[in-house]
Amino acid sequence: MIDVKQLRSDPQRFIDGARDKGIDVDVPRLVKLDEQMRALKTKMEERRAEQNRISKETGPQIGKLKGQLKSASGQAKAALEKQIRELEERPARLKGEIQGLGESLAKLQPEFDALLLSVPLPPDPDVPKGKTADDNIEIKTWHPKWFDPKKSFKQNKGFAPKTHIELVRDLGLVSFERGVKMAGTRHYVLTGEGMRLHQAVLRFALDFITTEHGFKAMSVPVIVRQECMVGTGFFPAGREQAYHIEETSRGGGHDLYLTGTGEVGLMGFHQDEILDAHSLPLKYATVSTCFRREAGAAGKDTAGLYRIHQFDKVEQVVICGADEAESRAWHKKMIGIVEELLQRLELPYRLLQCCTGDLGPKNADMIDVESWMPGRGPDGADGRPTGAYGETHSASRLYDFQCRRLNMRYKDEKGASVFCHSLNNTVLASPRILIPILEMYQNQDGSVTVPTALRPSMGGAQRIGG
RNA sequence: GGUGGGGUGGCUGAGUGGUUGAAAGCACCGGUCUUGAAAACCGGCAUGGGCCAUUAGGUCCAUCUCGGGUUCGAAUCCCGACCCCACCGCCA
Repeated sequence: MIDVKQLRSDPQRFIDGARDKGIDVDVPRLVKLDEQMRALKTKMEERRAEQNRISKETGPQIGKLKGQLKSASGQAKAALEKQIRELEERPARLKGEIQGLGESLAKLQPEFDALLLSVPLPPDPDVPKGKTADDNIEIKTWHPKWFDPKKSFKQNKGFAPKTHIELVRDLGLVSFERGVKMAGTRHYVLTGEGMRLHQAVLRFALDFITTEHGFKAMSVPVIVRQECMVGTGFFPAGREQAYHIEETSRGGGHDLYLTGTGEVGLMGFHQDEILDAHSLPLKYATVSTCFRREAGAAGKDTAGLYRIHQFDKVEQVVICGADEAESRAWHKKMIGIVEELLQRLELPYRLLQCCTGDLGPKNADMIDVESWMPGRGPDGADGRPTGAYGETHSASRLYDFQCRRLNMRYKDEKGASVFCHSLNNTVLASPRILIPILEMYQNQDGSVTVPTALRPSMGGAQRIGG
């Protein structure tokens, strides 16, 4: 959520920000609503102050008179009643007026709330302007000595590659048919060594982020209430993307939503808390199952393990003080962690500076990490794919946008409450990461070598198949 | 699923219609004392918002889970929602 005070002092910044992100939201309307509501509120508070003043001076009198009334009779009683009536009349008139103002205010409130939640965080000035992912800018590439993505797979390894879809079929690692039978399109079943490899990369990634980088391991809910989705900034914009469990329609207290990332649970953890400043930064990591409806992605990446409704992900978040330099430093650090992990797995990757149009509502800045997938991309002369980078990670910097919604604060040196800054990044998402692993590590005989880094979590196995 | 009990400040916990934004304790901050620390003692200590001053602050409004209601006046009474706890039943 944006800071309303900032909106008042510089609405143009938010108008431009929404435009650059390609998000349609009526910022001027929000500004106008804010003005109207403040005027109403001021008026109402004035009336209420008057009411309070009057009732403070007449209240005790009324109480006293009512006490006397009990023992009074005849003419004395009538006089007392008259006196009480007069005293009671004064605040009663104000009451109606206050109620009217309150009603006017209540009429505007829902629109104001909805609009405020919809205004995106403006992108940072140094984020390149652009409309779609095509406008993202490559800022770095890396590859191991034994594989250069600039050359063809055959040039690198001496034989034509299979796609991961062919590999998992031939090696019996995944059953798409059974997944679809049970749960519908974009579902799958990991079988045998496929499941073991999946678990091995997850375990490797969680061990890596906790043991080597000091993140605290957590297991968090993946079924959460709406407040948690709104607080973490996934709602309202991403409502279509989340599975919805309608518990209220069957008598439950409230509906629930399946989370699309462990970020929700990690960030929701401290919702409505005032954190000890000395405890910052907080570094949390979780491995959790992620659920995504992929609404609007119909026809896109329909085959294979790339775009699926359910997967597992190791996620990292950092909650730090409200300091831009610190925030930026953590962003770099979190990207560095992922680079180190991919280098350990010896997977070629590149870093992309996302353009304004590719940023979500809650991000000021986002760097995507894409891994090289030989079975992806346009077909070559032989009718086989020539390879392409595919997104495997995404590192976001959010300033206080998320913590403001979550009401997550700490006390600064002056004792003032300040909203924390937050950041998040994928550590590793599987089975998507299995695509580059299987495709990169395949051998001419159809087997797949297990990356050295994963062997300890694969019971020492050196290869799959063959 | 059944039956009870309960939601008050950072925490514990008083408070059943009228200076109660809220006792007390703990925690925290400042001071006295001390070579230093602890103890003791003294003092301070909620949050959000509007307006004014913007260096300090002043002032008003709201807030005792949330939303309605009763009342001149609600932490206190009524209704609803949500949440939590205990016991029983079932159960990975």
